[in-house]
Amino acid sequence: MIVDMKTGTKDSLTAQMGAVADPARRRILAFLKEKGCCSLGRKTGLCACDVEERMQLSQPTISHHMQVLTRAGLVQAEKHGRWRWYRRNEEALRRLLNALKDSL
Amino acid sequence: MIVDMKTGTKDSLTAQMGAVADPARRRILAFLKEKGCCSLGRKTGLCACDVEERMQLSQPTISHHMQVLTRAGLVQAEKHGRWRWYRRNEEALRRLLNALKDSL
DNA sequence: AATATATATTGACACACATCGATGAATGAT
DNA sequence: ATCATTCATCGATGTGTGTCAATATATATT
Repeated sequence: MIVDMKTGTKDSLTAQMGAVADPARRRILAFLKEKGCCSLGRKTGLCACDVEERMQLSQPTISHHMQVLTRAGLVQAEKHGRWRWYRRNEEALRRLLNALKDSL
Repeated sequence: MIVDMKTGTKDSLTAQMGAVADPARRRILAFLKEKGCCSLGRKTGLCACDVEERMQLSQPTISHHMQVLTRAGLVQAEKHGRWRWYRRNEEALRRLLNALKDSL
């Protein structure tokens, strides 16, 4: 739900909670833990096509989920050629857990 | 999102995350931490009217939020006369944090 | 230049959800 | 019995969201 009436944005905790509340996005975060599976040869992280391969969801849906996770700051994205390399933002995930520990 | 196609229910982690993702319900959980504020004289917890007094939301909306929190198992409810006494389920909240620590 | 690949964007749709006013149900007080 | 209070339920409404097909964009390959 919208918190800041001026900008129409949610506070960051709500955005992150909303991102993580979706089971598809939790699965994506779990896939991003795997090592050595990235099409780009990176040790960590995945490309969108790697994620799509693991989820039975269409490419636009994956793109949407990655955008939600990225905007929430829970994953970081880097463009490399035609691929986009996504990796977990471990510190943001830690901070989210701590914020939740305080907030709950 | 619906996980069990047969029953149309969410898994419990998703239900609890969804419950907690809403800022109004996080505020309610915070109010339930206060001590000695219950109209029933209980040391802990609040009645629905106590919650309504603290939130600028209509009574039906409060009732709805309490139902979501109760169904998710994060708060427990007891009927006493015409009041309903709500209190935090601390163990469920702890378990949620642990589940999240594992899942994220 | 033409083609193939990876991803984003757009438009649409169904559905979930937060919210409210009105009403009902249960209980206590007069 | 009547009335007031506490809460739930119903119906409606607007808004958000997950999903997809179609299309666009960017980049690499030939």
